[in-house]
Amino acid sequence: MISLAHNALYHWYAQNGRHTLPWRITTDPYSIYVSEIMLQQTQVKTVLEKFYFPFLERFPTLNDLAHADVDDVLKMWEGLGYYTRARNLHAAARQCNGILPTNANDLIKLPGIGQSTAHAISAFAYRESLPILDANVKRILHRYFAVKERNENKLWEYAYKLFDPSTPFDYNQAMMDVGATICTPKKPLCACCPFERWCQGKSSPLEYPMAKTKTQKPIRLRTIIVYQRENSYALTQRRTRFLSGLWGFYESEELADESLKYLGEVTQHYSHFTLQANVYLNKESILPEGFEWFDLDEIKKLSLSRADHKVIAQIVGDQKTYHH
DNA sequence: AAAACGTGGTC
DNA sequence: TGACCAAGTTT
Repeated sequence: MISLAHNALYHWYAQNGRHTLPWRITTDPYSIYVSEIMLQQTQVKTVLEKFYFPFLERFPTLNDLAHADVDDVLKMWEGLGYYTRARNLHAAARQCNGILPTNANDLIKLPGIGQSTAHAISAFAYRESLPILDANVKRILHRYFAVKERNENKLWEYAYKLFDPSTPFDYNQAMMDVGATICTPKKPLCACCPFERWCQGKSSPLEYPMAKTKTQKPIRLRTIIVYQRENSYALTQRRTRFLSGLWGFYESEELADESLKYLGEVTQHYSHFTLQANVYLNKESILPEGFEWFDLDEIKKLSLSRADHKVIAQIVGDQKTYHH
């Protein structure tokens, strides 16, 4: 009986829930919105310790965000990844005219808000009676209903089947807590799970969901050239889909001129490929097309990818070597 | 509709 | 240490 499972869930949640998460305590819809975007494909720890509070301090309201420069938004997002989220958040703030929609049906029209995020914001900020379907809930549903197949649409059906429409806030929060702390991917703690009596997958939880077919990530070999003039370096703002809006050094598929000084290798693992780049220093050349000069202090004000920060580290390291 | 999209945590 | 994974959405 599902209502018994709900009772077990709420009892567990009262004792073991993560009740101090700031976006769970606040009643400000905008803060909840920001948290939901930051938390997409991102662990709670990262958002909590590095990004949530600084972002809200810099952009306290939806209106502040709407009137901000998108480059400043990207700077606050630097290091968080999936930068389209930041640009969509900013674009959405402008579309809203300072007023966040108060239901999922309208929230989902905003860029960067899909069904699960729309339901999450609406359930948490406005108590709208809708289930969410994040990675935590998905894993619980796969196991609870013994479903091996990864099928988004079917999973939504199960999400509604297990949902408790009477208390959407607590239900959704509790589900995420169970998924994050009990029904974990590798070593689920079934003995402590509130759903243990009803879970159809408890005898072999690791079979649910079916393991992904692992295709190995391709390696992209690249050459990065740091153009230097006195204390300044050449950077360009990327307009490609990848890392769009972020600043970076000159990068190409060509081998570097052998006369250039070799600084070292930079490796960066991305979601769908691994970047392996050889980094060179060029002090003789003019500024490449589309690039601008920045000294190290000015670079600090720009938003750079992790890989380009590794290049900076090599430049600084090279300078220290040179001066000794 | 499969692939693109970042980074760090974890074991 | 490398592979998997994380409060998913967009194209």
